[in-house]
Amino acid sequence: MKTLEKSTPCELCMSRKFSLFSNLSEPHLCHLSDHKNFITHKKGQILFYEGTKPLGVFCINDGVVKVFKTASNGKEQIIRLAKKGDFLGYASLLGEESYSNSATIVEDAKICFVPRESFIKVLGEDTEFHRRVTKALCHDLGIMEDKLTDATQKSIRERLAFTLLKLSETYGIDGNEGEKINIILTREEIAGLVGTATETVIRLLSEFKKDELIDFEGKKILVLDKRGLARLSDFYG
Amino acid sequence: MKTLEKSTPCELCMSRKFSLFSNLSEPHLCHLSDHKNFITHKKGQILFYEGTKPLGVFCINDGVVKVFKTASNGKEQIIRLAKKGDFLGYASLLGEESYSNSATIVEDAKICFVPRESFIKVLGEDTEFHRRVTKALCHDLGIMEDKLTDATQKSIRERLAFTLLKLSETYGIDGNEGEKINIILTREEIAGLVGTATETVIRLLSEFKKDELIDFEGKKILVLDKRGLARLSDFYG
DNA sequence: TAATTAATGTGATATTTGTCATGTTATCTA
DNA sequence: TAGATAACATGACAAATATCACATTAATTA
Repeated sequence: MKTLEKSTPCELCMSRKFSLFSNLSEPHLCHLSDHKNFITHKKGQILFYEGTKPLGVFCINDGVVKVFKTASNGKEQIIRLAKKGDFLGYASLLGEESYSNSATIVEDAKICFVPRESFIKVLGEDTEFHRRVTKALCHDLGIMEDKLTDATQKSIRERLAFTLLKLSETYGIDGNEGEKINIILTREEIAGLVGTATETVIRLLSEFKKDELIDFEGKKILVLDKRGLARLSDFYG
Repeated sequence: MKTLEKSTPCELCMSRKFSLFSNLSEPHLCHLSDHKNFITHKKGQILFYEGTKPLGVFCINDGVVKVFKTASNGKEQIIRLAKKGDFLGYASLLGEESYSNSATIVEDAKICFVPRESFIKVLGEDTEFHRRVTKALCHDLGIMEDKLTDATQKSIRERLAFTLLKLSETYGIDGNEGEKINIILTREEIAGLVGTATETVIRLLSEFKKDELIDFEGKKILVLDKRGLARLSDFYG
């Protein structure tokens, strides 16, 4: 048994509000609460590996998790960063396949694990929930199409600028000078997000800083000029 | 009303056997048959445009359809080629969003259109069918992750070699000298599939031909050396 | 069939980006 | 706190690929 801790019951979980579990019935919530497993994870820990069999779904209560594929050249392509309220591993579970990707903790996380049986049970009994899951999958598919198109048709500079904008959208907090991307990512991880080499990210970030589009505050990035980044990130502003 | 033609009822449709509709009950099949719309499409015609609202799903009885996104530089990124038995437009429909991509006919096609209401009705009444649709979506998601990773981490040469292998897997017919990819794609379309410039495809194809990996027969490509292409398509053979 | 348009092919060139080598700084850990 | 390791940084360089311009061939249409 791993880290035992007082785990919030699903009925009272705040992060549930933003999740696919948001509209579940009382009995279903209780069922999940009774069967889930609450675990605290430290940065760097591994949630699951590509190629292994999913035994349930993960529901992030707090923290950040990176979902990535390891390419044949050894580099990590980050598929997405998952945060509070996000689900992990449900696509592989419902696709009845092995994990198509791996997941590791980027920021200390509290994660609930809902075993396969409970998840499937709720899915089968609550049609509305199944519909929402399907809808989420469809949405994710659209996002992946966008990412693929960007990957093949845009330059690294454009993609990096776009990535910074997206990060500031999700993790940005206002400061006196620009918006701070309140998450620590290594240059290598940013490279994995963009799909490029680490050195290229380092060089482009310095360039962006020189052009006063961004600045650094410790290990975090300040977005100074969103409009400028937006202009850089696309052919059309 | 468009091209009226004798349309096979779903119960007797052969291409249904390979499709998501394969295991539907008799009444549901009849319901679909009664409400579907059978249309013959010529090469070049448009099925739907990105940004418009889906009114139902398309089910391909015969032919080939390309599903693509138009990037901001005007180039087409082909998401997938859909063939007999494949569904189109269900992700946007179920995601309750506008079409995330466009679709046009690559090879003369016979396509059934199932209106939204009928599809949703069957989905709601047949849980098993809903499960299969979900499973298909999850599978597609995994494929998109692979494509994204390939797009960012592999060279154009590798991706083109891989694309040819995939095409021969799907559209290949055995001949006396190698396998013929029995579908006509322009170099521009192959470029859209790979995610590169047309000229690059032309040059690389000539190179592949010079290296006796492929040959041309009219507008079609013969795959002479699968093993060679496989070696080219990945760092590991 | 002529005229037009689309598709294919080729050359020249510039640029972006990856790779390798190496150094510096920060962070972790024994 | 010293030593080890990871992260960041920079230069030099090669290679892959996009772009532009233009020529040729094939396909379509008037």
